[in-house]
Order: sequence, then C-alpha cells, then structure tokens
Amino acid sequence: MSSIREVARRSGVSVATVSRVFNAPEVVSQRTRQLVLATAAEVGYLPNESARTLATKKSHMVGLVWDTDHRRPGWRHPFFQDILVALKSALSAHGLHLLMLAPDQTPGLDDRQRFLRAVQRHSVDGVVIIDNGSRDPAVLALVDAAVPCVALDLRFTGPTCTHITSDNAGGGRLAATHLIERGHRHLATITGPPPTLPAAERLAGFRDALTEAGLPLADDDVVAGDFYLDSGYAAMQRLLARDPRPTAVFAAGDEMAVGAMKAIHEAGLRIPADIAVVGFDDIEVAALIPPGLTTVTQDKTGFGTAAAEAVMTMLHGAATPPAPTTLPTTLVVRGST
Amino acid sequence: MSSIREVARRSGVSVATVSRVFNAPEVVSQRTRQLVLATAAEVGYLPNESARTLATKKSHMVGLVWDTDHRRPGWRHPFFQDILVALKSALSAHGLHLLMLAPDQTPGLDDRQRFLRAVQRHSVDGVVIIDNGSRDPAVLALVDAAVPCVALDLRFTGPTCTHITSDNAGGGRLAATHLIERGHRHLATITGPPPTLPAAERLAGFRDALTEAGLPLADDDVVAGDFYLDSGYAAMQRLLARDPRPTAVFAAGDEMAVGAMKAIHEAGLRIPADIAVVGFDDIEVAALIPPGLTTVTQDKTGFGTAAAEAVMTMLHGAATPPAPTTLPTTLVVRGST
DNA sequence: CGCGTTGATGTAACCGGTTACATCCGGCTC
DNA sequence: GAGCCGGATGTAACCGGTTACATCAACGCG
Repeated sequence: MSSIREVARRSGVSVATVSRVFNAPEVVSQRTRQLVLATAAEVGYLPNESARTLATKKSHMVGLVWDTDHRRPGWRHPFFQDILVALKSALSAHGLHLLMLAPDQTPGLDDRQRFLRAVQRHSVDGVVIIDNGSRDPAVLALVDAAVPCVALDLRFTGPTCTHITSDNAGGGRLAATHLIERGHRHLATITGPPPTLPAAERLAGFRDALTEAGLPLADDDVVAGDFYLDSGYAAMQRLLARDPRPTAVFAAGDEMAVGAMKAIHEAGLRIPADIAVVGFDDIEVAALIPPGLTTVTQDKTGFGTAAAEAVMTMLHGAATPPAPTTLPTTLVVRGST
Repeated sequence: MSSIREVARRSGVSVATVSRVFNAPEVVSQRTRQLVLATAAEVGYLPNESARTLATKKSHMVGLVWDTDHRRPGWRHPFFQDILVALKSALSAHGLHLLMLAPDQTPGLDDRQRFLRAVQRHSVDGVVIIDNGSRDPAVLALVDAAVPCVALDLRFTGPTCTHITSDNAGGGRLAATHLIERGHRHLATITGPPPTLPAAERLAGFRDALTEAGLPLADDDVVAGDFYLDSGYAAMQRLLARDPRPTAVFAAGDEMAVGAMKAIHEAGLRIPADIAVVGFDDIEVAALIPPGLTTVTQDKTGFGTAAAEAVMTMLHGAATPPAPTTLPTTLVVRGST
C-alpha cells in the first residue's frame, strides 16, 4: 500500500502536488498531472480514507441508525429492504458509503449517548434514521447535537434535521373513499399502535373521508393493533363479534390485513362478498395472497432516494435543512374489495 | 470534540498515558486511571476512530459486499433482511460496525478493482459477501488480495476466505423423501438457474433420494427457473402439459413455488389433492398463502451469526480461516403436501 | 551499598493525508 | 527596466491517535 509520499518521490514532485492532482486537478499543470497519475497507477496508490478523514473531518460516510429499540430486536418493517436498496444505490452514485452503526459499547455510558458517540467517533457526515416510531432518546440526542440527519417515517425536525414520510392521511382517505364508492356504509378500521404517527395519520385521513361522506365511525369499530400479523387477526375477531357486523375493514398495515383475512376466512365468511378488506403498505404478500389484497402503496424506493438527496443537500452545506418530503400514496385495487 | 492532548493536559499526564487508559488499562496505576477517566468524562472526550485507524490499521469495520451484479440491480434474496439483522447484531455485540461498500467510482478503473479498492481505502478489517451466485470478478479480486472474507451461500475458498452455506443437498433430499412418504411416485422439480451452486446441490439431493427409492426422474420433469416468481409460474405450466402429469413438484425456491401454485390453481387443479408442492427457503409468504406451503427452511439467522463469528475469528489473527459452515435445513410441513 | 528488576510514566516518531502560506518564474504594463 | 500579476509548485504545520524506547523511582537481594 504505497503512500502519497512514495508517489511524490517517484514522480519528483511534492506531496502537496500529488494531493492536488486528486483533489483539485485543475490547479496543476497538464504535464505534471499526467506524470503523477501515471506513477500513481504504476505503484497502485490509493488515498487512505482514514488519513483523509482525519485531516478534513469529512468521512464520506452516512450513518444508518436502525433498530434502536431493544424491546423489539430485529425490528423489520417489510419495506426495509426496498428502502435500503434504494438508499444505498443513491448514495453510492455520489460516492457515499453507508455505515450501519453499532451503538457505542462503553460500559456505564448513558444510553442516550450511545448512537451520538458512535456517530462522532467515526466522523460520519450525516445520519439516516429508520426507526419504528418510538421516540428513542438515543436518537433524539443526535438531533440535539446538530448532526445532519434525515428520519424516515418519523416526524423529526430540528435545525439540522428533516424527514421523509408517506402521505398517510391521504392514504387513509383513499382507502375510505374507495370502500364508500364500492357501496359500503358500515366501515371499521384496525389501526397501528396509537402513539405512533403513521397510525394516527392514517386513522385521521380515514375518519375525515367518512365524516365528509356523512358516515359514522363508532368507537367500537376502531381497534388498535401493533402492525404485526397476529394483532390483525385478534382485532378482526373483535370486529366480527360486532352486531351489526361491518361490511368493510381498513387495516393500517398489510401484515395486519393479512391477519384479518385469516380471521375472516376462519369465520366462514367470504372476501370481498361478506367483508371487504383494504390494507396499507403493499408488501410482497399482498399481491400473492388470494383473492389479492387491495392496498395503499407506499413509495419504498422514493424513501430511499429522497433520503439520499436530503442527506446530500445537507452535506453540501445548506444553511437550513431541506423541507420535509411527503411521498404520495396510491391505491392498488385487487380482489379483496 | 476534545482531543487526547486536551485530556492529557487537563489531567497533568502525557498523551501516552491517556491512550493507555483506554487501550491497556491494566498497565496504568489505579489512581492515574481514575483521574484520567474523570477528566475524559468531564470534557466529553471520545477517541477519534480515523486517527486510531490510521495508526493501527484496524478500523473495526466489516465491509459488506452486496448486490454487485449490475445486470440484476437491487437483487433481493428474500433472506437478505433476516441475514442482515442477525449479522449486524452479532457484529454490534463485538463492537464491529458494518460498512456497506460502494464500489470505487474512479473513472477508467478496471472493474475488477472496484471493490478491492473500496476495501483497502477504508482499511476495512474483513468482508462479508452476499452475492447472487455469479462469480463476479470484482469479488474474486478480494480473495486474491488476501482480504479476510466470508461468503454467504457461495462456495468461495482461499487462504483468507471461508463460506457459509445451507445444506442444500440435504434439503433437496428432505423434500423428496417427504413426498415419497406421502405416496407420490411421479415427482418433478423446478430448479434454480443451472450455473448456481444452490440450484445444483438442491437438485442433486432431490435426485439422489429418488434414485435410492428406485424412482425415475425424467429429463422433462426437470425444468429450470431463475428463483423468481414468474419463472416458477412458467415452469409449472410446462410441467402441467406433461402426460402423465406429475403428482408432486419440488420447487428449489419459495418464490418459484408460489408461482407454481398460481399456475396450478389457474389450471383448475387442487393443492395438494391433485398436485403437491414443496418449496425451499421458508419466506414469509410460505406460511400465509393458502393452503400453506410445505417448504425446506434455511436458517437465516444462522447465516448472520455464523458469518459474524467467522469474520471475528479471522480478525483475531487465526492463521488459517475457519472451516466452512454448513447450516442444517429442516422441513416445515404445511397444507400443500 | 551497588545492581538488576519491575512498574509507571514520559518523549517523540510515525501513520498518511490536507492546506495555509511562501516561493519562484514568465509575461505584461507603463 | 521596475513593478505587478497570476499560475505552478514547494514547505511545513496540522489532524488525533499509537507505540517503541527511554527514563526514573522503588524494591529486593547478595
């Protein structure tokens, strides 16, 4: 691994000149530049990122803070993979690397400091936060410390922070109007965990559309789940016990919708003849499970690319963080309605 | 961001002593150690990883090489997320970070060098390779360069390399014996793309079990897919045209199995009454799609933790890489058989 | 008492880059 | 011809750690 001094020596110039060839080629003369490039290629020189980071305090790495909630180890939003793919390739295109941070392990350390310290130790340029909605103090510490960060599916804001979310309310509204158009008058919904924002927003949109259509939404027709399959199953069982029974249900997440469908089938009812179902997310299963789940699509790739762009504008020294992005949601109609 | 010299000055010791407090606490006296730790906490000192890496040439980062095949952008094995979760948490537990490497973007660079250069620039300690089986020369270059690496689902070997695979042959065998036990005598299979190793191994195991049972496997009862859903659908259509029709089919991947099930349903046949189906992988859909897909489970978490362990033993300076690991496969019986 | 040993600490070189500032030189203007 | 300008390059300090080696005091021992 030859160093910059080696290249300088071999080509008979100073280290500063070699450095310039790679960082500001325009200021060095044509001849010298080519000479240096030739010897660099010859000896297989490549700049050492650590040294570079040490000197410039820019690491060209974006930190990924993810899965911070120990109570739910291995949290996996079904989107995660799609988002990650998009994020990674958008960053790669700009020469940025993605560092999945392990929280700082120092014993006896205040938990809130763990991510912040990992970020600072590595001189990470910016941070992307994918969290399950819990307002983890370790994550909040990042905001306070003025680290440029962009949060996904989470309404973080701050002088150095922005966020990307789906149009959850719009999606809830889409679901409601679709069901109303199909002639349903008695709707119910399975929401996400109440404290989380996506859950609240989807419900609000859904409710608004009903109100506008002059339809009621009884308290008993709103049941909370936790976004996972089993909770959808359980919630649906409660809804099936209602009298009169709702003729359509909107589940604020596809996993819960699938659970609900299972409960409906087990009760000997047909979808959509007896009960129509609309989900939210459009995960892979939605298209595969018969009769096909009508659902509100989130733009997973959009999350990734928008996050990458937001990070990059912040890195390029924008005085204020870019405005939050709201990604449009659309309805995909399948057999369940 | 206070530096080590700041801490040294404030506590009236030399920088070497401060460094020792963090790297070799046992050699510094109890009193000094506590003094230094106190001032460090007071001024919020944290060691700069870049400086440290520069000096020691160990970065405490493991590189992740993934999705190297441009012809299939966003390659996503359904396991990826599970593996990644396990890998990341196993590494985190040992204070290692995971760097998702972007290939070196230098224009005019030999493609084979792109990953190797990214690895070397960042002084990454080791590399985990998750690839789709194509023997990408950019990945092979890592092996040649003696970077410690562990490949997943890929039989890479070398003086500094090891790999983790599932017991594919055993899994194929499991599928076959299960179907035979269920009374089937005319079996067919949808394989993965022939050049890939998992495809070949699963087929071999399947075939062996048939041979041992004295059952034939006609060439026309072996159809190749590409591990994705549509190929399973198309392959199944060809199998349905056979006369006599096979009564059971083993798809070497769940996505293909789901595609096959779709083709079977569309042909007006019932599963498992008319045709039984066994898959491989045990992805989420397998349990959700009616009547439930019997499938061979791979140990996704095992991939992640085994990879982490292999990397760590190599980092701890083992002379030879750990022996390749083969993860056991098991059969999960559901409604499709 | 002199000497080797051991434990705690300090000194300073080194890792491999970046960059502010200085220097040099040829060409232009007046 | 003096003075100025600007482009190309060199010098050297600096980023923040690690570590080989030196130093020194205290101790045990013959």
